[in-house]
Amino acid sequence: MSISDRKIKEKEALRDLILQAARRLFVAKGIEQTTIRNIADAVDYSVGTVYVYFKDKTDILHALHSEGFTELGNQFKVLFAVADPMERLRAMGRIYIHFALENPDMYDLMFTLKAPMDYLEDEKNADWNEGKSTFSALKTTVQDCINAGHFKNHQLEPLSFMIWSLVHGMCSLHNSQRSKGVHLENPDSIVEQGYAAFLQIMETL
Amino acid sequence: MSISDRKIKEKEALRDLILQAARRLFVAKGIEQTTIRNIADAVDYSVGTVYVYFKDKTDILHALHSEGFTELGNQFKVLFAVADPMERLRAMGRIYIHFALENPDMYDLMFTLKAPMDYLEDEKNADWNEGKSTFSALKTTVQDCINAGHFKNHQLEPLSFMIWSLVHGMCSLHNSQRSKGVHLENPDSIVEQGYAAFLQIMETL
DNA sequence: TACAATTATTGAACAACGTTCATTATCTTT
DNA sequence: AAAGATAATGAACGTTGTTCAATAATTGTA
Repeated sequence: MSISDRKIKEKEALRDLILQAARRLFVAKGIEQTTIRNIADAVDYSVGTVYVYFKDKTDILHALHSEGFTELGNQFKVLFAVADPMERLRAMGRIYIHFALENPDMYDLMFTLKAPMDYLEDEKNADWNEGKSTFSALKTTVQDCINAGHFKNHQLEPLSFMIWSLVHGMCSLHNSQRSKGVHLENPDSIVEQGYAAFLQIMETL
Repeated sequence: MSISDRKIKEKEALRDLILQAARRLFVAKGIEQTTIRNIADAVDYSVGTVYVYFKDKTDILHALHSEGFTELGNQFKVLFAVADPMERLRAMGRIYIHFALENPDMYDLMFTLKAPMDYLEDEKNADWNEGKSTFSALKTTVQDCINAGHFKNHQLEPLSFMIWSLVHGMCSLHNSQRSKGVHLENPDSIVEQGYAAFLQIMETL
């Protein structure tokens, strides 16, 4: 079966080639400004070929969205080395923020844009497993903090959602240019300062 | 000058007619699915007429974005009657969340979508005054809380941004369908529960 | 009132978009 | 070498935002 195996590899390779070209274009000129024809040109294939490997544009968007979660998950792996649960929680936020600010288009795909969710609704895969398992990772860490005596009188689920929302909210406002009006005395970015304010509060809980 | 006055009124009336038709369509079938032709049809004018009153689609989007801020500002007016600054801050959050969840398209326009910001960049008006003054209202309330002895050892600007981010983050995740994976024991919406968790923390500061 | 000047409205036309699919080219098997 | 299967193509379709010469309606002037 080595021939048909090779064919499968080649198909996957071309699919990935298209995907990475799409990603480069998204980063370079924005998701809305990137067309299927652009992507096809970038890989020197025709428009039709793109549609052989992806059913439509939301398919591409969803595939990149998933890739983003894989990368974020990889960055989270260093957290296994952090023994203290509170420090692990703090570091998790730092990694999340860093990822969001360094990869604003990916972040948009993962947590804001409708397209990847539309793709899920069409398929009967249904569930947003990427998001769920990322949220689970947060919850596990928060639970570890609770077990270590922190966050007394707080419930795991609402508290975890609150923390996620806080960090997401800062990144979202920043990436959508909504934090420009926030005035700074400090040269640090407003997101860093906001996160510092949050950490200061967390100390006391 | 009563004739030219009337003409001006009529022009403004038609502009507003177009705007409200656009808004109805946005709410009914989504912003992306609404075309200029749809809007023109809804008001029984031609496509060309829409372009007499608005330079392009981002102009319409920006105008509705501003309208949203006016409405949110109106809802905030009841806060003047709340004497206790902490209770005023809590109520402000409740109103913000209620507005975001009841008007998800407007909220998107105001705090997420790129189009209204693109419009600002093209014009030399430049500044996002709507957002700035809304953030100022928050800061004023937070400052009142500080003056009343709360939030010791916190800086006004980062703390206010943190609070805004938290509330925005919850609304954003909810409206973009990202909070579906969050499991609930409580029948209240996850946004309500997350906000409750935040209020519980704020009590202690 | 009649006619010119100004202002408002129109919709066909354009370029670019996502998407489809009959046709063509390329490989695989016999 | 021919037949069969798979992959790649790009012209064509329907829609989109946008423009602008042509037309209609209104206002000002005599």
